[in-house]
Amino acid sequence: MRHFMNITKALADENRVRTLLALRKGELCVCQITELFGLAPSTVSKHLSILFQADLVESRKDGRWIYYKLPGRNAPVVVREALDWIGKSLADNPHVLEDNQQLKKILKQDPAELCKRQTQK
Amino acid sequence: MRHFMNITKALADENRVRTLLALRKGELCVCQITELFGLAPSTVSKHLSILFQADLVESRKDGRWIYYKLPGRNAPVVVREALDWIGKSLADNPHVLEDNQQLKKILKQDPAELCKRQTQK
DNA sequence: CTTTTATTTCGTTGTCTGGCGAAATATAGT
DNA sequence: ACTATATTTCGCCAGACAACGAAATAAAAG
Repeated sequence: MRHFMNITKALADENRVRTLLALRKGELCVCQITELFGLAPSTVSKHLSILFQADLVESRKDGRWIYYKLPGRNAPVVVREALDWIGKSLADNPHVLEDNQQLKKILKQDPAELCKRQTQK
Repeated sequence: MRHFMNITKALADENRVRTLLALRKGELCVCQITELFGLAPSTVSKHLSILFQADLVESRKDGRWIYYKLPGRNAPVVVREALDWIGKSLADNPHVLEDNQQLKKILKQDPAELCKRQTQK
C-alpha cells in the first residue's frame, strides 16, 4: 500500500507526468529536463527524486551527468502498468506532442552548453 | 490532460483509493463509507465529490440517501484502466482485505442506524 | 407544517507540497 | 591543488489540501 501510494502521489503532479512521457523517447539528464520545463534545476531534481522513490525511473551516473530513464523489464508490475496507463492515455495529447517537439530541439544541442546557461541565470 | 490530472490527483489520497476498492463490492451510501473509515461525514462527502469530478464514481439518489458506485461500461477508457490498475495492484493487500472484512459487518447493519449514530457524535 | 435526518457546503486550521535561490557535494578539466 | 560545473540538499515562502464542526440543503416522517 505504501508503495502504491508513493506511485499515485508521484503521478499527481503534471510536471512529473510530463517527465515520464518525455523519458519514453530515451534517457535524459537533469539539465535537459530542466530546459524542457523551464524550471529551476533544484526543482527538477526534487521531482526526479520523487519519481525515483516510487520506482518510476532509474538513474545512471556518467561523470558529472546523471541520466534518468524509465525502468526496464525488472520493474514491478504495478509500475509497468502505471507507465502503460500514462502512455496509452496521453501519448497523443497535444500538450505532450508539443513537449516531444521541444525535446527534439533540446536533444540537438550540446548538453554541456544547456547546463552552463542554466547555472548562469 | 486536465482530466487525466484530475484522476491522478484523486488517486493521490489513501482514503479515496480505499473508497474505490470498497465500492468493488457494490454501491455504498455516504454513511457506510463514513463508518468504514471513521472520518467525519463532511470529509467523506468531499472525498466522494473529488472522485466524482474525476469520473471515478457515479452517484444515485434514493430519497435522503445518495449511493455511490463504480462507473459502468460507459466510463472513459482512461478511467476503466485506472480502476483496473488499482484493483490488480491492491486487491490482495492486507489493508484492503481488512477493509473488506469491516465492510461486511457494516453491510449487515441498518444504514439508518449508522447515520443516526454518526450525527449524534 | 414542523421535525428529523442524510448529505453537502462553508469557514477554519494545521500540514503538505511545489517553487526558488543559496549552499553543499561530487566530478572533470586545467 | 584549484577551478569550473552538474546535481543535490537545505531553508524558505506561497498556495494546495485534508480534516473538522457548524450551518445550509433536501427529503422523509410525524
